[in-house]
Parts: sequence; structure tokens; C-alpha cells
Amino acid sequence: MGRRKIEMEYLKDKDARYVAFSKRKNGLFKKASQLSTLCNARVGVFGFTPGGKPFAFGSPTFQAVTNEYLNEGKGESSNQNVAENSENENLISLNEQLMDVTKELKEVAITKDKKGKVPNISYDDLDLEELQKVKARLKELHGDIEAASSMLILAKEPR
Amino acid sequence: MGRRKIEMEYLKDKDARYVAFSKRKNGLFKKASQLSTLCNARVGVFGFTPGGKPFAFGSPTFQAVTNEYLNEGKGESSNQNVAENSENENLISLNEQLMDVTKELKEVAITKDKKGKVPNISYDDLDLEELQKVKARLKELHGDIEAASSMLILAKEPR
DNA sequence: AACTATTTATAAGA
DNA sequence: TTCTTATAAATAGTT
Repeated sequence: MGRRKIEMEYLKDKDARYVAFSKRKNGLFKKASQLSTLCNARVGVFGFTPGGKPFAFGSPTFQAVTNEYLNEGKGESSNQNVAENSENENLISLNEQLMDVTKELKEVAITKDKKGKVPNISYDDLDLEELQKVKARLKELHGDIEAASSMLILAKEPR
Repeated sequence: MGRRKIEMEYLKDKDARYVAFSKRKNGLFKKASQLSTLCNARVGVFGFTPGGKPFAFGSPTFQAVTNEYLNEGKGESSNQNVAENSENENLISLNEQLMDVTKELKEVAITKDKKGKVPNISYDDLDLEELQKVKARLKELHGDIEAASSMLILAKEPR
């Protein structure tokens, strides 16, 4: 995105690597901030520099983003257990979603089974589409659990 | 960054907001991925969509980044943290399993896709078996999440 | 989901 | 690091 196009691979030259990191980290933060502003979405970014130092950024605030998950769906807060109750509710919610996905998958399998019993049936991609839908759900679910996991971890380790 | 310059402020139009979010979230993930690749830096991104759904991305993996972040600068674990750490481990483990299932499902879909492109191929139940395996895993996972949920409920009482 | 006119981000260079 | 500038990349508006 500059004078030359560069390969997306590890920058072996230390100076180039550090300079690129510095510039790109700023760019990433800016993008996160814009996303948050434009869409009113809470966004957090964190990680480690090539030198191994932790960095974090959040919009509106890193803590706010990590904490939101724990307070989600709760009216008032002030009780220490509120956070944990929310964790439970989220897990239960995830569990319900998983049940739904499992049910769907079962239906796909049954559909497939019937077809298998009819010889020479012409192939159509209906099953594939179903599968793809389920896959998409799983992907979302996966993201939700990743988020749940991380929120739990990060919220317990304020920085 | 397109046909027109836009003000960096909340997009009141819902359609515009959702489209922008979708595009920009992808862009943000890409930038995070590039930063990680170029500089060998672990980077995590997470937050909530304008619809309130959690999302997360990490390079090399969201878990890897959160784990490292969690353990960074942590000398020894105090007795009180032991329980919480195992909760975290449970969630991390569940997440790993979900990743595996997702991966499997993807492979099944790919296999199916290839077959779909070959006309008149004879049906075999390999896919069904694969599906059944995945389904079984999901069922287990479902139980695990229930268990994790129960544990959290029990754990919340004492304090 | 694609397509472009533009705006932004950024690789080099100083 | 900071500034400049040529160019690559992202994306707003549109279909």
C-alpha cells in the first residue's frame, strides 16, 4: 500500500518489521475505532508486539468491551454475582443453539439416508446447501464460544 | 474510502450500517491477519455486532492470543484462582472441540462438493457415516457444555 | 455479491 | 519516530 507491493510474509529485517508493526498497529486501531463509531459496535483489539510486549485497544474502552459480555441481558448490576449469572445464561444460550444445530444435522442425515436407499437417484446439491447452512451456524456458534471464553478470561484479568 | 468521503459518525440508516459493518469487519480481520503475518505478532480482535452478537478473530488463533495474554506476566497462581482457571480451561477445551467439529463438517462438505461436480456418480454412504460421526461429537459437546454450565452455577454460590 | 470511483493506508525514502 | 509521496488497498455508492 505504498511505494511497492510487498509479499504477505514474515519481514526478516528487524528494522522493517518494527516499523511496519508500528504503522500497521496504528492503522488497525484506527479501523477498529471507525468500525465502532460508524456502527455503534464495541470492538476490542489486543495482542503482542514482535518484541513480546502486550498491547490493547478498545472502543469505547477495552474494559468496556470485555465487560459487556458479562453484563449482557442484565438490568441492574451491583451484585457481585451478576457477572457469573450472565456467564451461565450465555452458556445456556449457547447450549440451546447447539441443540438446534444438532437437530438440524440430524435432519440432514435422515434426508441423506432416504436418498441412499433409492438407487440411481440423481444427485442434487440440496444436501450440500443444507450442510453449508449448518456449517455457517456452527461457525457462528464457534465465534460465540470463542468470545464467551475470552470474555471470561479477560474480565478476570483486568489490565 | 469509496465513491465519497463519509463523516465518521453513527450510520443512522440500518441497511447502510449493517453493510458497512460487514465490509469493515472483514477488512479489520484482514488487517489483523496481515499484521500478525508480517511481524509474527499475535493479534486478537473481538466485540459485538450492531445486532448485539459477539464476534471474535485471532491470528494465529483467538485462543492462542487470549491464552498468552492471560498467562503473560503471571508468576504463580493463587489458591483462589485455581477454580477459575479450570473454568477457563473447560471453556477453552470446549472451544477446541467445536473447532474440530467445525473442521470436520467442512471437510464433509468439501467431499460432498467434489462429488456433486461429477455427474452420475454412484451413491455411497461414506458421507452419511461422516455425518453421523459429527453428529455424535456434537451430542457429546452438548453434554459437556451442559456440564460446564452446571459447574458454573454451583461455583457461583460460595464465593 | 460484484463493480469502480475515490478515499485511505502505507512502503520507501529522508 | 515523524514527515513526505508514490502507489497499493479498502471501501461507499451503485447495480
